[in-house]
Amino acid sequence: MSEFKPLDPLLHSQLRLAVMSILISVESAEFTFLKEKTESTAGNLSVQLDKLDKAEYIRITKSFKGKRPLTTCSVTQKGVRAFESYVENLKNYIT
Amino acid sequence: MSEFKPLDPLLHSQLRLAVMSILISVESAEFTFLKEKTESTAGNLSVQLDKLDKAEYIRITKSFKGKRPLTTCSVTQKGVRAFESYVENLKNYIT
DNA sequence: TAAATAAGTTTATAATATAAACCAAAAATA
DNA sequence: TATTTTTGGTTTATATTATAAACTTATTTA
Repeated sequence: MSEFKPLDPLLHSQLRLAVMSILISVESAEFTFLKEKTESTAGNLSVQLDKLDKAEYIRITKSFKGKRPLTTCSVTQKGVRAFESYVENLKNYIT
Repeated sequence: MSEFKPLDPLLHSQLRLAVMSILISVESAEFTFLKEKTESTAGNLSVQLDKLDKAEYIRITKSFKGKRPLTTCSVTQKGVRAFESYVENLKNYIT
């Protein structure tokens, strides 16, 4: 017991973890909302969202709100599973 | 509530977190023990222990076991406090 | 119409984690 | 006893990352 299983490096990152944490409890969230909630810069957020998207942990939809661009994110099943397993592994480190 | 407080980068690292996790429950541990438990390379472990030492999260004592060098590590109060606060902060990300 | 704001993306940089290479001494072996 | 291997690490090089700065394009606002 108490084995130190590897921590998914995609989730073991402050900003990406915060994003996933939000998305898991929210169905979907806009870029600007995530930016405010996580207090990140747009650039950093953009990069990290891309990584989560490429890993298929989240889905990114681009559309328009009125005339302005709108980036909407939601977590995928794969993302949920990865998050849950990350949390399980992490517990062995912190308890 | 559920604020994303910054995660101490010194602890938000797989290997250093594993080391701290062990040291917190063990009074003191030898280099080789930590190496086996964490399944890390000696080089990586050496570097990470140094960082924890420089931050005064752990104390490193060098001596000899018989004729062989012996590196012994133990956590400091500062380390314990940092770990506890890291865990508290982290909880907001994962629950 | 010029300046400011919104909503991002791209790129540059600095920090990090990690393993490879190295070292010194001791122990095993030929 | 010479030499090879093992032990117990440290130092250095590299590749990856996280992050912010700079940039872009369109839209308001003054």
